[in-house]
Amino acid sequence: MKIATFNVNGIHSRLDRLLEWLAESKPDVACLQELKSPDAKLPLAAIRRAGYGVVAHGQPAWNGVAILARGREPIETGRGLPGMEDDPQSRYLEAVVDGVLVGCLYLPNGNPQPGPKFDYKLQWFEAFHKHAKKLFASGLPVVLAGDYNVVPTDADIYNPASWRDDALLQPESRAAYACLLKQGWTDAIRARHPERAPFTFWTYWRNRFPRDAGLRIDHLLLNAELAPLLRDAGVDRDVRGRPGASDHAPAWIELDLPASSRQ
Amino acid sequence: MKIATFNVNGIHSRLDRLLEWLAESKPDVACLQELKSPDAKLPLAAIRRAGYGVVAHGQPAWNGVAILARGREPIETGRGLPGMEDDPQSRYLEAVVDGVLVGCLYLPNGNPQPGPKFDYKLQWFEAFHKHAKKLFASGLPVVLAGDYNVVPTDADIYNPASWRDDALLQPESRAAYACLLKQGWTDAIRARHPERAPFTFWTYWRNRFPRDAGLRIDHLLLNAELAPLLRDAGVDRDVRGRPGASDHAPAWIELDLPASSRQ
DNA sequence: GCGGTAGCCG
DNA sequence: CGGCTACCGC
Repeated sequence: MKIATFNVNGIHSRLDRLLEWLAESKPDVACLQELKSPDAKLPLAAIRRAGYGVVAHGQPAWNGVAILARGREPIETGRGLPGMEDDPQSRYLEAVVDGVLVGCLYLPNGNPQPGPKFDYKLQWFEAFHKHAKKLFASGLPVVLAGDYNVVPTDADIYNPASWRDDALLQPESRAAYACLLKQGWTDAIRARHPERAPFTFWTYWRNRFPRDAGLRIDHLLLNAELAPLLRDAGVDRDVRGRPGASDHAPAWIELDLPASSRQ
Repeated sequence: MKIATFNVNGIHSRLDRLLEWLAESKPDVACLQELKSPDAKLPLAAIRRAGYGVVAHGQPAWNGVAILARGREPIETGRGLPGMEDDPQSRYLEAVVDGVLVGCLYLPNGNPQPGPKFDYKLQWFEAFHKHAKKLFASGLPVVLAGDYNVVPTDADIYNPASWRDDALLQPESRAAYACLLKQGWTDAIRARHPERAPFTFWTYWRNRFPRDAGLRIDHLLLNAELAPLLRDAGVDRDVRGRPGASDHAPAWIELDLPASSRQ
């Protein structure tokens, strides 16, 4: 079973690239972030035509997450983060696909730092931490996939110095991520690439991608039920280099679970 | 010698399509309207690289006209309409190319009607009328090419009823255009297609172009020196049907004058 | 730099 | 519908 996460940066202007990637990469589950579209305008028909069932949690202009399942209808189990019921931002969606519980998240960026946006990031992280703990202990196979907006260590960025004051590298952000791992979660990309984990995000600024001046901020965390089943993990780096690409590349894992049988 | 007029509807978002059309159609002179760009941002280098000399009269956001000459530098003879010296809108540019005087115009649309915008249209038309009269009598070979924002007759639109209240079809607009022709000018497209003159503009609204629900508002007028040299005239209709097209198609004439020898 | 929004214009 | 101007966000 292949599970991917992809911050599309606008589902409408990225639709062709997304469908192209789905056809090539054929993930059984795809977690999408930054749809930047209200629910009513989501191109669900095109996604279904590509062979994917879909649940989505949109919002006009910003944020927005979705879970796609190849030849399956994802069974929604949560919309919005427990404990943040009055959060107006669409950043969390949860569904079960073939017995695997999939959490799809778009964690707040938190810039500028310090300030209310950074406070919101840490508050969101805290609520997520609580929910993750519950999921970890659930006994279900769980993957938490998405854009965490955290560069876990200095090894996960081309040049920590130039991003020193950014919310993505702050000690508080890194501590919150480390705290999550301490619950027992396995950072799948790091586990498969302990030496040099591939980046997942490169800003649109000139030469950042050709120079591989990237960051690793999109993560797939596996609980104790799934971690032993991790067979492979990677980043579809070439997707980032195409014309009209998102600023993120898809990250994915392969689990030793049968892929969905239909389609 | 081939002379064309093309309302590009934004030179920046249309640059690739424009260069493509120049390479195919190879006009010796191209009059462009609706550049929608300040002078400082005009992509002159790309136009020159395509083998065209250029004079331009830009304006941020709206209007803007240019004259391009293949393998030649157009010699500018006028910028703005005589008698409208304090007009802040860039709608008229004049240049000599290979001995032919070329006036490039973007006549005001005039909607909504009645109102100050329609008054401005008629006022602009009047100043243009005076200038045209002078040019007609000059003894020089003259062509006045551009977007006149006038549908001369009911034969020049797919359905006059649905545009009845539009400034493009008002009796005052049509009278002003007819008055121009009465000076002696030849409407080149109509002269070559007396039975059914091709449309030059189709709104972006769904199905207007596929249904050929168009209007003829882009015209090339020839004075007595040039009219006898008219060999052919037409509209590059296919250009309108391409992805990312302007809402106008280029209109062109062929004159029995030697094409520019260079390039 | 490139997503999204709004309002203005045609 | 799709240019432009702006602004916001990452």
